[in-house]
Amino acid sequence: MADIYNFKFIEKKWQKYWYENKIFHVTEDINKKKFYGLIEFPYPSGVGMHVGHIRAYAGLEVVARKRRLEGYNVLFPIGYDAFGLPTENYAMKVKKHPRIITDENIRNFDKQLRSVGFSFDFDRVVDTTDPGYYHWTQWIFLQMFKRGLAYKSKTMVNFCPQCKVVLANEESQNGICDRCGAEVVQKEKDVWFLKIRQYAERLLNNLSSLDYLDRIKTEQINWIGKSTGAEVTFKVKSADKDYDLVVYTTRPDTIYGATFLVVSPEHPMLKYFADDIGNLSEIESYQKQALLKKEFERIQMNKDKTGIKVMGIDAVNPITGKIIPVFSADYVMMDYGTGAIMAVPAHDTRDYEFAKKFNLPIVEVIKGDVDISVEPYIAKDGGEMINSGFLNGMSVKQAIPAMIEYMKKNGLGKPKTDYKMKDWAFNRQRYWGEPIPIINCPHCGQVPISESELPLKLPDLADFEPTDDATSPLSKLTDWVNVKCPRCGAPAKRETDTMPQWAGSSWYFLRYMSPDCPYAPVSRDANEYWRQVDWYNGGMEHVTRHLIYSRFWNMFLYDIGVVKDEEPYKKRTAQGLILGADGEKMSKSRGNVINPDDVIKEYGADTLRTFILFIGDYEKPSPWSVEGTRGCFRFLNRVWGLSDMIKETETNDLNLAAVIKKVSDDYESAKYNTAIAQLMGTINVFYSRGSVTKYELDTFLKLLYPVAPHICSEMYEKINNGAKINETDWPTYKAEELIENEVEIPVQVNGKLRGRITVSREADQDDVMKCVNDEILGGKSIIKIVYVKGRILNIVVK
RNA sequence: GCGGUUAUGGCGGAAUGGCAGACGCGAUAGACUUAGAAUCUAUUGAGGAAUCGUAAGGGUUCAAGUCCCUUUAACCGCACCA
Repeated sequence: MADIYNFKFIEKKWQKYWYENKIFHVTEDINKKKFYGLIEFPYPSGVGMHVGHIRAYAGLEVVARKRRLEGYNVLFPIGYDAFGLPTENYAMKVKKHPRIITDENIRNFDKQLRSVGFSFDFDRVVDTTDPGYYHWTQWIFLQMFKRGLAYKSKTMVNFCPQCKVVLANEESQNGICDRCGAEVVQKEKDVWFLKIRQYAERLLNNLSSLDYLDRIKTEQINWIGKSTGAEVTFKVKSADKDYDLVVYTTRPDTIYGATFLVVSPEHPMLKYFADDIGNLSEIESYQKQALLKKEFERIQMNKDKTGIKVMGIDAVNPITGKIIPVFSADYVMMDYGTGAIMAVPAHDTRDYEFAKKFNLPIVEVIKGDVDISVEPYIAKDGGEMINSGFLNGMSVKQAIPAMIEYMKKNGLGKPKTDYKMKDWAFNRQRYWGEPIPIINCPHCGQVPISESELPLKLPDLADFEPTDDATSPLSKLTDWVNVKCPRCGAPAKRETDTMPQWAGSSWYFLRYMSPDCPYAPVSRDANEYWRQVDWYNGGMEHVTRHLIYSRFWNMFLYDIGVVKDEEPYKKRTAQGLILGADGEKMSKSRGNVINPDDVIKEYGADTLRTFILFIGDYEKPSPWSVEGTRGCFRFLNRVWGLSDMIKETETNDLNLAAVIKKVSDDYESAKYNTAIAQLMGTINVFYSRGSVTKYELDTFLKLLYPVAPHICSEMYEKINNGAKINETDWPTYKAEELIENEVEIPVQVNGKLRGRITVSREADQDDVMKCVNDEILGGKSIIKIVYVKGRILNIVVK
């Protein structure tokens, strides 16, 4: 061999060539077909890039490089989702400004990304913490505010009494504060919300026309959580007052079995009847208890129902006219449905448990195949209505619409659709986020700042520790906070909360189209050209929140005429996790973390890229393997050796067209592992033959180029007098080249393999049977012959 | 609890209902070498064999890892959602 595979030299050389010449920089070109490939931009954390990032990017990297050779104008951008808590916490720890830390981290990520040789367009980088970017994050928020889609409302938040800070759900796992370990309590607070529920139906319906993996669609459907049922009004009475209590139910058919009502501890009806409730102090202390309950406790309470009877008031079942008691219990949530339910213990597990515990009547209204004295009958697809007046004899399917119809006619209730998805809580009491561009005026309420004042820059702050009273650190900047109301001129205060991390990532894919556009989030021309993201890849952990939030923002921007497509992403895939060599999730504490820099140092970026794609099914989790990495390094060394084996010989040991087809198809369907396996099999043919033709090698290098671009660029240049592989075309083949004239087909007897015969592709059953000798049949007589042309012959004998 | 995904050699993993185990790793033997590493060549599911083998049990089919039913285990998501 002429020289060894010097990956260090090669990789440096080609990275320099790509990035200095801006080979992957793209500009809009009406004459070229476009392809927009998007990967989830990273959070630039201090620990740098993880092998998981590389797997997430490597998939579309292959597609992007392939598309360029196919003649597409490819937008394959990268950016940084850089606002967020870890940076802020780290900044407090090391007493540096988050801006400085963010810049350091981005520089580090940029270096790492280039060391892997990714073909991103580094001239379109967006950074969500750049005022030029969050200008438009704030602008979009203002548009939502102006259209009534952003509102402030009181709600319960997780509060750490020790740190005196509001925590996100992720920071208060199991009711314990992430920062200090104290117990978290619930506290009422003013919170900004975005009305994403208003978009629930569209977000749900559009899914059917999108090319997302089924498991992604399923998660989104569950997250949106549509349910259809009815709102039914129950009259609740005390000695001298009435209240129309509206309950939500998906089972109006069971109303004859509603033997009591349950309202959540926070339900406003309890306040309304305060003077009439006999056991008010008990009710109030139960309410307090429920509030203090931490999330995890509520979950544990799952089996053990608590609650309290509300004395002094009664309800009337509107259908049966019977008087039924009212309870307050924390198994009914204030934020779902109406915060009140009609309890049908015979046909609902929770109501059943509650009824058993409080000795309440259980009235069976659907005759099913269970003993109601032992367990509830909850199936919707069987049984027959009983004890239910005009519903008797109907199936559940018939009874639901019949009862809704009856309620509508008699003014007792109406059909109602509900969603589990809640409105999006859109603020944090943190420094390192986009300031919310609103001024709170004592006279005018919330007043948006003028768009001409955008971006509302995050002011410099020396001390960004949270304050004692659970307000944002920004509230300490009185000069900044105290302003005049833009509407009435009275003294007013700026909103000091910032936006959540999800904000910046909800529209970044649009900014890539025109990263410097000064007059809009995205320029019209650029949006007109790039349109939807053709293929978006990322992690399963983001397919609910981030994916739904960004679909919502894009849909809003579509509604107000900013973008041309209602849906942002045509296609969405998700890569599997890379696990440690021990099969467990990589984590510092387990000590099984693989640092990509180390792998690049030892084997090179091409080996890292090849192995990360070869490791297993792209969409499933796979454990890391040091030996596997070496195997890919060996493979690339064998590729390197091919340049000394070029010889023009006539051969029939390889169908190159079939290789081109297999590899091309596999890249398109994200089956990178089998594509690489195919290339390994191909190189094994070259080696056992001892030679490769020039055409075979050129083709082979082009097929491998998207996976291992450095080595392929180098070898292609060497054997083609300096020509650049990135300026060539993707290999093609003619359909007839795939057809083999002779095929080997297996011969089975009674389904068991007994031999093989080689026949012409067009051979019919008689031709094939001529090749079958008695030995194979074992002297038995033939009952049936199944012959699938070109595939298999199965003979049934007796 | 509900929803989803998965289960194939010693390991990672391949298989439009049609030859189970492609490809890689590891292992064994040999070649080269003073020696090792690297590299190359051969073998490598189990079993003496007939045969048996895709989590377990049933079924459909000429033919099942693949389709249907029952069960088990692991992982992910949601979770008292009315």
